[in-house]
Amino acid sequence: MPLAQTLDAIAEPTRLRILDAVRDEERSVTELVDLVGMHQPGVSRHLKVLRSAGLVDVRRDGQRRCYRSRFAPLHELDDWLEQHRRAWDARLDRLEAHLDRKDPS
Amino acid sequence: MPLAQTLDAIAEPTRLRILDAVRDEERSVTELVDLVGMHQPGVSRHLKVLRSAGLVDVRRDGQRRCYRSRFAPLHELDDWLEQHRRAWDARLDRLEAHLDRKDPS
DNA sequence: CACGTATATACGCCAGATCGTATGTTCGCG
DNA sequence: CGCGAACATACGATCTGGCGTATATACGTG
Repeated sequence: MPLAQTLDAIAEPTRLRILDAVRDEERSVTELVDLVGMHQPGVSRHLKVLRSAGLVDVRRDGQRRCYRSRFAPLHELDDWLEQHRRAWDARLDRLEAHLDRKDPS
Repeated sequence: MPLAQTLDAIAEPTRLRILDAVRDEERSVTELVDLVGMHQPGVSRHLKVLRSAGLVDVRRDGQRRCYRSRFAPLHELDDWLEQHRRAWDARLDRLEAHLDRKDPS
């Protein structure tokens, strides 16, 4: 699951809402339709994108499909974020060192 | 800077490359043009989107504009990720408790 | 098997995003 | 002031993505 695919999937507002909705508990397609206020085929298409990105899992329950979030792709996003966090911290450290040099307290 | 705007900005592959390029050091537009292999106006447009999302900062240096990344919007993304991480951890804990109940070691 | 329910797929449409080209605008320099 | 360099903006063409409607598929129930 490349990072680009993950970002593309969650950048769509409705998909982000769906992903948040299945974060804590699994939901059927019909429940998600009610939640996001869109027509069923649209929700199914968004779910397909989320599934392709590995962001959700499906479980068959009779004629319903219960969706639930997966964390694996978000872990790569977390790694990417970590690199930026580090870069930012390093910049703060350099700034601090610079200030210490000019005004050693 | 709403989360949606941040995601929309970094979901575009070229913008993600640009943001990574200005993560550790500042870069002029011309440098970025060489890096991403696109025509200058395109890079400027992407930079405008990143700037609107607060993901980059500009510094004038003569006739050049030096861009550098900012972390603030990514912090909100980090918060969002944290919620999903928590939900996932909670699920693991419940699974563990369930296994312990069936097979107490 | 017939029928309703739940979900997925096919299709056409349209708004928005991206790109390249052309054109401003600002700055440094002679 | 005139000219080139660096960058931004305007514009038109093209393509993609999301939407709704219509239809197919799978399942449960009688």
